[in-house]
Amino acid sequence: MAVTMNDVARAAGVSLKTVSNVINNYEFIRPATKQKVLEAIAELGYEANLTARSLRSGKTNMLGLVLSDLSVPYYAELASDIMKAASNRGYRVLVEQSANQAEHERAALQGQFRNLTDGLFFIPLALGGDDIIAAAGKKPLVLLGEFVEDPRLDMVLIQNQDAAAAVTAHLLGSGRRRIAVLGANDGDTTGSNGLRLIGYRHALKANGVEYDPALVIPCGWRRDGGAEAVSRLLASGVEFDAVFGLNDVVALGALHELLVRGYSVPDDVAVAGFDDIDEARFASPSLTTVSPGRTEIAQRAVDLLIDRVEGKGERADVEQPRAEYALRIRQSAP
Amino acid sequence: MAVTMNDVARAAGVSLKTVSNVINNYEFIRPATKQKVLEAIAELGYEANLTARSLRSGKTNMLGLVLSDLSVPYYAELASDIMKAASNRGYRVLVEQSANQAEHERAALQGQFRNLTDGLFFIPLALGGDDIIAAAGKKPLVLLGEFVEDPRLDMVLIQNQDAAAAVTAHLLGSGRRRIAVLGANDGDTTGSNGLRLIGYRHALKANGVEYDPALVIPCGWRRDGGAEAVSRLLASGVEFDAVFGLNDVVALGALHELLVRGYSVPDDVAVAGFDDIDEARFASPSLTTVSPGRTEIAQRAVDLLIDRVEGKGERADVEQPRAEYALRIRQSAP
DNA sequence: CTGAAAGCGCTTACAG
DNA sequence: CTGAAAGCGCTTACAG
Repeated sequence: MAVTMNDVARAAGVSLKTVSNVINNYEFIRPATKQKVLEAIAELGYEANLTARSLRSGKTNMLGLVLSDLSVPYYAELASDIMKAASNRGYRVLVEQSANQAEHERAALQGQFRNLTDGLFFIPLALGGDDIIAAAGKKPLVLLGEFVEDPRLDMVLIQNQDAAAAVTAHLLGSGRRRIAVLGANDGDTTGSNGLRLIGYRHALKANGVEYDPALVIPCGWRRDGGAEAVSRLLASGVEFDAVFGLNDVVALGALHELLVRGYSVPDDVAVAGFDDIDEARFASPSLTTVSPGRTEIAQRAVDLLIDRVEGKGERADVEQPRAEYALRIRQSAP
Repeated sequence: MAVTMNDVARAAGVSLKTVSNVINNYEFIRPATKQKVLEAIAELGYEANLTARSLRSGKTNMLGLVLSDLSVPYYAELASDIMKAASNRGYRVLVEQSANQAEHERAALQGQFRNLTDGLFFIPLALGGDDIIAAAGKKPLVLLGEFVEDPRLDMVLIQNQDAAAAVTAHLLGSGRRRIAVLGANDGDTTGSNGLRLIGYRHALKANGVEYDPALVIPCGWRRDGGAEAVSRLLASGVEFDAVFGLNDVVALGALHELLVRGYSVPDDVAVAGFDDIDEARFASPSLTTVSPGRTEIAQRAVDLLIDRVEGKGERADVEQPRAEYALRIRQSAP
């Protein structure tokens, strides 16, 4: 049916191996031979069968990306960046949505998804370091952003703690004293969640402001979570003059709810987020937030994972680089 | 290295074919035999090698999805829905970003991306019907949303024209008479672009309002495009009392710019969009828009494409179903 | 520098 | 209902 390497070999009057050599840029080929083969390829419109190549070579040239859900803006933007960076190095990216379920995450670390890919980017939300190591096979794995404290795993880190402290310090610097934190859930102390909360507390302490648990409101990291958290906060009667959403969509949901209820932002309440998604710049008022260095994270993760897959690059046994963060001061908290 | 079917066959004391039969749910297997094989599979932790299966069967169980960029919220949400629907039917989705480039779109329709997938979802932005038919191979192809007028191609349609007319009629019904359209570009009359503009004109005509080309502002379908379009509109001195962004991000960019400049929405200017992305509900003010039926589009497209791939289902030669749209009236244009 | 052969792990006719 | 054999289209030692 399709044109195969055999057809090319016949047309060029050489052996299969020679065609393979040309395709794989083997160095020592007589120029005339190479020329003949390339002409036959062009004439026949030959394209390598990637499946056959994969079966034989054991490499698929695909990388897996396990994340919660593509409809979350931060993940969509990160996925887009990763796909572009991977494409520049000749790899495709196969995305798997985990819906934050431990079983889905575990399935993606092993099983068929793993077999289809040469290496994995993983944004763990349900699984911890031990779980990950237990579930993951021998193929390269790079964790992204969501911090899992484990010295055995490659990961590209967001400076969750310092960046959250910077946002909090900025709010304090503008005179706010009662800063509610939205999206700080359960007892987590290692996930983004917990680390950002720690950053918040450090900044309070450094500025001599007392920590008040009544200002810490758990909620899902979605728009409606942020909106609902504000409602609960208002219903509680606790006073506050600023809101720090632990990610942008929470902050944007909170912002929406505050405006709906007639509060002025930033006059009555300042609002800040975390992630610097595209939308943050165009919210009304635009959202003060912190950029975790998404594009840098994507680029570093891609380079690290592909170097691992190819066994190239001068790499330490385990690498855990941190991306640079940057405060983005906008209207919602000037 | 990994456990193969041969290992399973040996452990179960049967032939390779019998193992294959069990795995592929061949009907006529003696229960005892099946039992033995299943036990061997469980004991050895056997997992099929999908690459080998693909090479032999010619099927990859992957579907391609070609879209402009995952960082665009509507596409990210659509991709998420498609991946979920496909997963329910046992297929994975490989996403390819075209960056709106004709050459990228063409490459995705043929070449290696095509070889890796059994069928393709394609949101064409640069290529027309003839181009698509010329470039696409014989594998099934389903176009999504962005209308390409061509009776030869399967597609799941957004009711661009009627939905745009409904939004416009809603604005007219609330007393607006000078409705600016943002994002209406070049002479396009078949893309979403052109069709939405036609819907707008129809609604004006049906309501006896004259069409004024000075109210039609071209811009990129991004947030900054919408913001900039509003700036140009204001600079032109043309009067307007409403803005219809041809998609939500354009409308949200416009909304932002209007508020920045001190206009009150909806009092001074009403704003409406198209897409009903998640963000529309939580914008401030929340955005009036039209839902094109994203989840329905995803489900229908997945069912159609997989039926084509599997040669099953009672299907017409060409199908072009239209998804139901629904007006979402919110604060920005009550 | 190039060739002939083996084999990656499956599925698929073909028998029986 | 099950088996033995061929073969999908490549790459990879192994020769020469």
